[in-house]
Amino acid sequence: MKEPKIESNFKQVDTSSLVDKVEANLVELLQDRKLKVGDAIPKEIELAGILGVSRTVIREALSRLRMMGLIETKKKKGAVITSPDLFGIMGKSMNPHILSQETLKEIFEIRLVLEIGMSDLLFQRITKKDIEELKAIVSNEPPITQNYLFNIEHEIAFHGKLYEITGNETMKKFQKLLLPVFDYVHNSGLLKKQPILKTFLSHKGLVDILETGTPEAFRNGMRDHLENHFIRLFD
Amino acid sequence: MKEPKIESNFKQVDTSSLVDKVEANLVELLQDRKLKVGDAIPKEIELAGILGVSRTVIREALSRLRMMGLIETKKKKGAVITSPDLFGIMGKSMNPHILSQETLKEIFEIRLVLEIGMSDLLFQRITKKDIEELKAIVSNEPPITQNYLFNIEHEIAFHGKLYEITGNETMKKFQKLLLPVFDYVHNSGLLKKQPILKTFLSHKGLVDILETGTPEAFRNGMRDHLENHFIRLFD
DNA sequence: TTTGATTATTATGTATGACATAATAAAGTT
DNA sequence: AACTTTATTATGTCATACATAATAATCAAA
Repeated sequence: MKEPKIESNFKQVDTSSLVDKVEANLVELLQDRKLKVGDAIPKEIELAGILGVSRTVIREALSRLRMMGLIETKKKKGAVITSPDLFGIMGKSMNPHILSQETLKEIFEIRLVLEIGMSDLLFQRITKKDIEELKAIVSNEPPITQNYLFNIEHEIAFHGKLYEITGNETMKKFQKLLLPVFDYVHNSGLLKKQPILKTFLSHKGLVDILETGTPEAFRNGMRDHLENHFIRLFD
Repeated sequence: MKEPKIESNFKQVDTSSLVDKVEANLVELLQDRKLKVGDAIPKEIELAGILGVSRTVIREALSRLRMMGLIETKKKKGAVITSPDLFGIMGKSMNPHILSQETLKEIFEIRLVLEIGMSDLLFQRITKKDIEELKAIVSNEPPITQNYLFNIEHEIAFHGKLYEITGNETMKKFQKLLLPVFDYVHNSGLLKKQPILKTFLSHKGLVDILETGTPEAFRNGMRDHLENHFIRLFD
């Protein structure tokens, strides 16, 4: 290269604090050494000695791990490794007011993707009891109205039940996390104005498919059901 | 109720530390008061005064917020609210060795759900250039073999490109996060033993659909393509 | 000898004070 | 007006002390 970029002569300056470094260090420790859940890690003072920093720094780093659910600490016993709740932490940063508009829109998209794609899980795991519950939910279905808000609780009940049927707890937690975002995106003028509602497949129609149809049919049905959302996204 | 549960007379004992409480307090502050990105929060000493705890506790709580990406701090300036990277944190706890087997399996399922459900996003946003790139990728497609490992890099290239085409950065980050889990789940004996591979729709077939087909056809195609994974899951 | 109570001991949790460091503002000099 | 020097401020780090809870060790009593 004749004309090397000046930037290439610079290394990115490391602006991270000691706590950041220690945290990274500890996370790495957990990941590399194949430590099992329940294994203990060194005491704070030992760590301070090993890493050559004060106990204050160690404590701040451990505090972060604790919050992430990577460790639990008890007095006198010290810290042991735990199996983290993947989405527990995320809930704290899932704040519609703070997330960027782009991210909010993308989260909204993910919901649609999940609900269309979950079809096979549904058919694999749905029980007669589930069907009955779904029927009960749709029996109270309010009339289709221009105003989404009238339906919102009903929407949550129905779609939430679907996530439940998948039997996938992780996905369900994810959905619960996203709920406030859906609300927010709907109500804020983030998406194009709500177009005139065309007829779409009702919840009842979806239940029928679940009862007598195929995964393939359900995917298409759900896609149709969500048509209005897609229109607003793509415009 | 004639026989009230004894438990109902007890309130859950609060075992949370001061740091936990302060953290919750601050998170709530950010969510309730509709503070915008860039807004400043009180100085550490002020917070210590307001909340009646030591600066040590305040600092540990702030350290957590900082790690979550909720705030950024600079010397002399203090802390300002920032827009967090939802999955940045999750990466640290995404450790296959530590996550429970059940969670790992569920994450694996979510991948399948996403890739089937993303069809409409793909068709909406795919470009000619994308098609060319996909074709280039599949042109190097190794022969179908019993051993998944031979194909793994190719798998990642192809499916990763699909996530990219969706244009959904959040989903893409999510996928990147999940990659090590896919690997792990595949290789650990977590799923039923790999069954005899039946013929399934190839990557090339999927590209054909993307070029000339419909979202509906792609969903079914992808479902077929992933058949082996589904078999291993459901069995 | 086992049981129960008492007393260390240990490691985390919290508080306080000190100083380093970086960013900014203020004051002073040419 | 432009530059330099000097405060000032708030975070980052360290050291120390003590509170608190959990465990271990010791001892007393039946």
